[in-house]
Amino acid sequence: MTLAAQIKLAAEDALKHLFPNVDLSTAAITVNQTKPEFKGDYTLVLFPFVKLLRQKPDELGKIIGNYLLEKTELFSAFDIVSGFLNLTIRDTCWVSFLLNHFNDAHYGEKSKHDKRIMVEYSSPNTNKPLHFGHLRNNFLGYAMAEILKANGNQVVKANLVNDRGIHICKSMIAWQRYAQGDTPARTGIKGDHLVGDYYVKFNDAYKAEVEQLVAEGMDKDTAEKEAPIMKDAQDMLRKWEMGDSDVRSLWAMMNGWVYDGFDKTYARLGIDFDKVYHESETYLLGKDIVKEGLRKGVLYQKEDGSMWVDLTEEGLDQKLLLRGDGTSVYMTQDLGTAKLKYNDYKLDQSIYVIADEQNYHMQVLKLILKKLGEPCADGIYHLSYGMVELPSGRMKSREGTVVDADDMIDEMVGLAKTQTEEAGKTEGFSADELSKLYDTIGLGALKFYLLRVDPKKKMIFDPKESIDLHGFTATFIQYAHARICSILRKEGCPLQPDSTKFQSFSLKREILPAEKKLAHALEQYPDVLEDAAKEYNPSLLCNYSFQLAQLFNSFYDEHSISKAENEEKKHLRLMLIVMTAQVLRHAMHLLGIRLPEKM
RNA sequence: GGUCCGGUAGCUCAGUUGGAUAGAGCAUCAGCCUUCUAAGCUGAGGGUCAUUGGUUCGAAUCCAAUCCGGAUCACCA
Repeated sequence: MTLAAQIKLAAEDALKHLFPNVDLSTAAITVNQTKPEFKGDYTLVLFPFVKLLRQKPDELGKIIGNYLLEKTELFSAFDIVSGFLNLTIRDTCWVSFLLNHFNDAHYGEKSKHDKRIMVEYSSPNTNKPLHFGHLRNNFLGYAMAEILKANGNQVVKANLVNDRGIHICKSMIAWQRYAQGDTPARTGIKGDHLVGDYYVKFNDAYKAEVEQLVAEGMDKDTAEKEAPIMKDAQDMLRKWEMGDSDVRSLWAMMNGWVYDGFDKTYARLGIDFDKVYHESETYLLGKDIVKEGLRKGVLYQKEDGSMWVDLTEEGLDQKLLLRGDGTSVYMTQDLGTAKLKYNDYKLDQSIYVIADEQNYHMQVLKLILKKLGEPCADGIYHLSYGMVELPSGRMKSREGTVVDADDMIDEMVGLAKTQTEEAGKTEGFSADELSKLYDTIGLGALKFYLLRVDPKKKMIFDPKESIDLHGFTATFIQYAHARICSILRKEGCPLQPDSTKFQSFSLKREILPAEKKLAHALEQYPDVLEDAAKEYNPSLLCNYSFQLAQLFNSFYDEHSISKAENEEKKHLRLMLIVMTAQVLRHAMHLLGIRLPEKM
């Protein structure tokens, strides 16, 4: 249990004993961290009790403070400042905390339990390579899955690949028409990029055909429907659905190229999955659920045979679920897939990492499943995140304004290289070590940049301004870690020492403010990790880790570890920095960010 | 028009069951390397927390209204 939680309990106990006749259940007990300008470590707010107990804040504080000092082992002093009871934690508490946890590689984690959670993320289309916006999705999903795991859940990382549909046929048609048999192997172009190039080519050709038809006197709407290349694509989609073997083998070949490309990108990013679903295998699902809903009378049918759900009572609209000809729409297959996932893994919760443009869709999805009485409905949670935009607006692959993910990675790794070289920090590294280091720094910076803000906020990225490696960045945290490792190397202290390493430690002198601040921050990590899961927000780990690194840097500047005043101080500080490095590594690991031992 | 999300320093953002004088980073300015890695540290300036009202001991935080920005409301995916 964290100190804050212990203090809360102690305060509750104190109030119960001191005022047995007063019901204080309505008055919330708030324990905060004491502001730095006041003496103390934790603060109990007295105002809520003042009225109920008809006591002056100062007197009440004195009574509670004295009780806590006497009855618990937690505090060494207290101080009352205008309605706030500031409590000072006993130095020995900090020391026993450090002794208990300094080498615990799983510090902050919760013990395993049975809750099964699926996190679906990435979910790319197989007609183009990943862009910068997809990176936010991938990093968020991966981090969220890892955070939930660390909180004891059984987690399935899932990827639902959008591998069929008209957009896929567009790339295929353009390739047939223009590629003259080019392949990734022959051109040396990464498979997803090659296919993406033909998707762009389709749109160029389509645009030209529409213009030509308009020039010949056709109106624009008709021209957009009549353009031969578009008709070809639609024709191809029909053939695909009928299982035409030529179309299917072209489709399999081109998707194969894309998967090769994606695999490389995923490997580079350190992104992985436990289960991959393909829409080509799930797009027919959901029809049964809809028909069943009609039988139950939850849905209704129009004269043309189409099936609908009426959500006007919920403040939403009517939604089509099955066309008159019996074919499904997007929502239909999502209903089916939700049920499929649930049945595959007996999920307690199913998290969808999807951009906020689909908020409405996800709201409707959950609502329909609920109306249909499907048990998977309650567990559905949409982890909605804001889109990444350029200063000029949204990225559009058709207009070629996208920032490509592979390019972005290369750029960041390149930036890491130049900055390392400029700082003259390449000595003592082999070429292999250097290239690994640049990956660590470049990818770390990229991940941190996309994870450090609240997911639901949209972000604007200006490609002209490179991502910073100073300040609130992964680099800052990596640097603090490398500094700690450097000290430990010189001291002959392992990164994860044996638990007996500081067995003989006993505290004789007062803990100094900078030392206490670090211990204080370390003590709060379990709460932060729990909050990140509860709020589905990895950025909390970014904020916390940055603060911890900042505290370490100040500490490092103020006190020497190697040349500490005496052995006692040296041991105390070694414990502090060993644990700081440990917690930083743990938090960053959950985000997929590596921390180097040298940089 | 309906629903949802956002508006905090010049810029990017923290601020989570309502708590003390609203905090970081970047940028600007002034200091700090003979001493464990200066990718760092210390300090300064910079605020009508979109606006107005309400709730109360106390509001950036809760409520109401208004303004601004965005998303969405397809027999598209």
